[in-house]
Amino acid sequence: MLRTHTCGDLRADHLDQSVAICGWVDKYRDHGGVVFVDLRDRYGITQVSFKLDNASEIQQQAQELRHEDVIQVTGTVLHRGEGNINPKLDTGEIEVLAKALTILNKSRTPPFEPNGESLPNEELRLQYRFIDLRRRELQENLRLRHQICKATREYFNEQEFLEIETPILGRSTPEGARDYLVPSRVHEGAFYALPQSPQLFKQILMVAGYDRYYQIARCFRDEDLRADRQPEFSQIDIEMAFIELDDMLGIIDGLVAAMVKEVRGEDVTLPLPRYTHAEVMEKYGSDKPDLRFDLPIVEISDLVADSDFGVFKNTVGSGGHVRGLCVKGAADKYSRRILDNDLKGLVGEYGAKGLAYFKVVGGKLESSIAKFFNDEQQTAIVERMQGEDGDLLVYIADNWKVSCAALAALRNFLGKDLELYDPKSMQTCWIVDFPLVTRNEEENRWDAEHHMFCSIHPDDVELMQTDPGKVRAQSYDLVCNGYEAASGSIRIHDPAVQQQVFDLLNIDPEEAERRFGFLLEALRYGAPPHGGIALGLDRWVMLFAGSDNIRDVIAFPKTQRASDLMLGAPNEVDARQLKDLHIKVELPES
RNA sequence: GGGGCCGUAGCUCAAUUGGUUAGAGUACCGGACUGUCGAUCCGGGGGUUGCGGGUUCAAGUCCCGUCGGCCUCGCCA
Repeated sequence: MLRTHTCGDLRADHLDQSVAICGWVDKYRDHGGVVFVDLRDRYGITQVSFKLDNASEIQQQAQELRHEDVIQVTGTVLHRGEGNINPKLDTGEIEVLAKALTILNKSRTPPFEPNGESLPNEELRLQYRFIDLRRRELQENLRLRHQICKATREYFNEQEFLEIETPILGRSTPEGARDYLVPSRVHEGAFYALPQSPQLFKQILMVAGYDRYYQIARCFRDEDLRADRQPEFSQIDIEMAFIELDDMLGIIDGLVAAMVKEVRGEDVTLPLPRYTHAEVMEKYGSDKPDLRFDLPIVEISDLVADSDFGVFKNTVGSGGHVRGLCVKGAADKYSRRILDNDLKGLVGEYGAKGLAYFKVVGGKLESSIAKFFNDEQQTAIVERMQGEDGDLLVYIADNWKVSCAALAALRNFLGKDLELYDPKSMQTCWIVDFPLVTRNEEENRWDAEHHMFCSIHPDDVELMQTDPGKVRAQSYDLVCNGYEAASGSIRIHDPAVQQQVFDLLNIDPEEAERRFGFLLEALRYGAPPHGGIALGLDRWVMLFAGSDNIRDVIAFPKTQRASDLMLGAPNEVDARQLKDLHIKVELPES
């Protein structure tokens, strides 16, 4: 071993011991006769001192040290003496007086310092990811990620789950997200697809009798990226047989509690709260509400249907909704310019044509449009909103979908901007009773809300024939701080029911057989009742880390355009390789 | 596919709204210094303002295109 201790180990009880430590030169302070080096590894920072009167040769060597050099130091642990203790370091009470110095590897001048005052731009950080990953924050995040994986494995292992791997090279099923394709050399002109999730395999494992399965699975989706979305990501994938919805939720409640206990040492109150889809859409406009703050949506359509304000009146008249938020004490928080430009622009991104707003003054409304509402209407609105003087009332008048999307976005903005919650807190809940299908008006058909293997709520079987849009699915999402943190369902295990759903989705038996024949075939050979769920690992690490960017919790993430700046991927390949694969590249003319 | 923000020294930023030789901090190089911990002090080198056009007497600044990064709508069963 090149070292006896790490840079985070040494304390006052190691005094006078002879030690060897290794690490990167984080900082150096050359005083001529004495040189101080802050030596860093992932465990911490320890100060090393090199003195002229102690060993002139290594003191001179030490003067040559620069940022990010990798060195080994042997020496003696000394107390720094009163007045020289550095309270900012865990090891701040001691230092290592160097007796020997080995430069294990001289570093080029780094493009940035991992613990510098300001963070360089993301492009540079991704290009030099090996330096960025030396930053304390990223090292903490990856440790957190490990802890969560560890807690997950321990939790499932204790309960007789089997960790089973499923293939990365699979079959393309042109459903949902775009697939990443991998050409086959042996099968000319044919392609594998990388899995969007192990969904079909895990259901087949249930048919095969492995009734408790889990896997930390890598998934791939060739869609556009977001701050919380990468083209390849990891999910904690679970499937169980002989269970019902409540069992599944209970198991995952336990997992969440185990993760929180492992990471934060806190106890979570179980069961986690459950809300129905209809409930949260009405109250928060979103199926993934941020429950760290309240700020509910309130509908006033009935109160303004007869008002003189055309926008409200016409919206209600044509079946739309007038809904809004009462922002406590915020009447003077936002200028007219911000309301009319920034906030209107924000809701505009979600299709809202405008944003109406009032201040509550003396129990009445005040704004440029207040004159369109009579005293009675104004009083009724203030009362419905539970408004008090100094509150800001904001409204969206639009169809249900737009009003939900716009108000949800507005609510999230206000929650963050007005600091309505503790950013470190976590509020987790279940959303249940999703609709089985949603209407796709453009294509004039029903689309699966979750996926087409999702079973039907037992109370709604009759509705399949009469009113499919009202049928609830046995599906469930776990939502944390406004993120979809897990999603799953009880599956269909009866081929006849599966056909019923295919019929509704307008997928004829032949097409179904062609696309999912292997699953349908499996269901015919003794499929047990089963269900499952998948938790987005990256998002959970993000949530625990308090970060709002998924790149901060992935060791080697990709950019917004899905490239790896360190590797230079994706890249063009040799003509030879393409020839082997019978692939001809034809670029669009520019 | 659409919208928005950004790109100036190795890095983080500035440049009085189009006007002299593009500055500062830090990093880097040289020197001084035996108790610092954002060390300090003295000196030095470092720029095709992402790239390509255009407007203008004059462009880091304005216009068009392009490349790259970030955010976002659509998309993500």
